This record gives sequence, C-alpha cells and structure tokens, in this order.
Amino acid sequence: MTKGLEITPAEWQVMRIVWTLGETTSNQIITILQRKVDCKPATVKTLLRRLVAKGALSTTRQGRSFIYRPLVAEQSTMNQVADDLFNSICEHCVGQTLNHVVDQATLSQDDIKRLQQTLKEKMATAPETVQCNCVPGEDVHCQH
Amino acid sequence: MTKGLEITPAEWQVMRIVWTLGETTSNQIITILQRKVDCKPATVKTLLRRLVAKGALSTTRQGRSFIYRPLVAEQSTMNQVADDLFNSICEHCVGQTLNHVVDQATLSQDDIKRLQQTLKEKMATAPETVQCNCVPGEDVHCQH
DNA sequence: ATGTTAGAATTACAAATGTAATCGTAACGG
DNA sequence: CCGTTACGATTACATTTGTAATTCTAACAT
Repeated sequence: MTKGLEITPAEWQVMRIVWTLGETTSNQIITILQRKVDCKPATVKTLLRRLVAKGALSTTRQGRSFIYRPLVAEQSTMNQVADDLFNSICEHCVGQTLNHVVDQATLSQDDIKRLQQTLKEKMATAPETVQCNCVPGEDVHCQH
Repeated sequence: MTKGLEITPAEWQVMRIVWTLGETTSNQIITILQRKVDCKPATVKTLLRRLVAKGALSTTRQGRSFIYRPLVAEQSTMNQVADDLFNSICEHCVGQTLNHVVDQATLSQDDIKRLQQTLKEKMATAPETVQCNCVPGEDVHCQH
C-alpha cells in the first residue's frame, strides 16, 4: 500500500481543472474556479502551493508565472479515493451502496456495457452472501 | 438538499459499531474498537460526544452509563457519502471509477443480480456518451 | 448516609483545512 | 537601467479533526 496522497475537497476542485486542461496557469484556474464557486485568488494560490508541496502538481516557470501540470493520474486518483470510501463502509453493505450509486449516476451505454461485462465475470466466483465485518469477534450478534 | 450531517473517518468507525449492534454502551464500543485500532477510551468518548452533538446518535441514561443508539440510518448515510464522492469527481469518469470499484469489491450473487437488473433498466435511457463537466464554459478544450 | 469509583463532561492541544491579506521579487515596459 | 506590477511566497487565523488527560458527578456498595 503506497498510501496515496491526500487531496482535500477544496484541492480536488483545483485538480479537476488541471487534469482537464492538462497544463495551465494559476490565472486560468482562478478564472474557471470563480465561475463555479465564490473564492478569492489568494485562496486558489494557497491550494496550488499545497498541491505542489504534496507532489500532486509540478510547476515550470514561464515568464513571471508558472505552468502547472498534474503529477498524478486522474483515473488512478479517483480509483484510490473510491477504494478508500468503499473500504471504510460495512462490507455487507457495499453491494447495496454500489447499486444506489449506479442508479443515480449518469452512465453512457459503453459504461453500462463495461459494467455488465465486469459483473458477468464476477458472478463466476461470487459468494452466496457477504458478511458484515463491522464488529470483529464472535461474541456479538450482527444485525445486518 | 438537507445537507446531510458530516461524519468524519474516526467517527465513522464508531458509527459502524453502533449501527451493527443497534444499541450499545461506550464501554462496549471501546472494547470492540480497541480490537481493530489503537485508541484510548477518552478518545472514543470524545467521538461519541461529538456524534451525539451532531445528531447522529441518541443517548438514554442507564445506571451510570449511557445507551447509544443511531439516529441516522446506515444505508442512507452510506448512500449520502457515496453520492458526495461521485458528485465530486468528473462526470465523464464516473463509469470508469464505478467499474473499478465493482471489480475490486466483494459482492454476493444477489448483489450482482441486483446490479445487473439496475443496469439493464438504465440502458434504455442511457446517453451515447457522458461529457466531462470539470471546466464550465465553452472556450476551453476538454482533454477527456 | 457516605465514601468509592465508573463514566460522562470539560479542557487541551497539535495538525490539517479553508480562506485570505500582505509582502517580496523578478519580469516586462519604456 | 529603472520603475511598475503581476505573481508567487510568506504570514495569518478561525475551524475542524484526531487524540487524549483531567475533572466532575452521580450510582452503587456498605
């Protein structure tokens, strides 16, 4: 376990923009971010600096400003935070929760096909039931 | 949007135990929690107090201790945090990320069947593609 | 009744986080 | 060359979070 870097919610907003643009400047980020949320330029600068400090972004001087580029891949970072979440909830409830998310999400036809394929393959080795793992020890009666 | 209560990771550990047991005492929680993580009784008391303060748990005096009971349902709370996560990532990437989670997760045969059913129904109205929504405004070229 | 004591309440405190103002400096314009 | 100024760097600060020690108080035992 490499213990992926911690990106906070506020920082996440910034990362999304950098990921999407590939490379950008603080000014561009500030402009874009202010279209979605109310925040001051100085705030965004702080977030950028922290992201550089924690190794999520790289910088290259360009005139008097910097070019920011992602140092971590978007998909693997998203996978990591999703794993963190689903590893932190009751294992018995993961299926229900996933079902809820799938139900809510906007998914493309290809997304759905891919999920269907993954599920079909999973079915082969799927257990009958998944036990709750919230309370270790056999002396307690699980309600799930 | 009722802006569901914020349960922190440390508090989440406590909630899982209370949810699973239905009702319990601080001592029981402390005993169980110390089987999984290294923590002091006083720490757990603090978490319990904060959870009561934010309306996640109720207390009933019982002798010299308290009975703690969940005031929020486990599944709906899990749904909420899952929604928070998937609403915070790039919409274009939700499908990929879900696929990753499904691939990793331990799912029962019933879980899989339920997901397959949900996906089948979704297919009917699924769009061809899902656009990245990371950068509002049409003047920027999205890399996704 | 009263002392003991188990458990809750209070207090503590460092680190992380969100938010931002101000300071310093180097790049660009003239 | 030198002043302006646009940036990043530094500093600030309240809040939240994790972790816990200490204090207070009311049950329980005698």
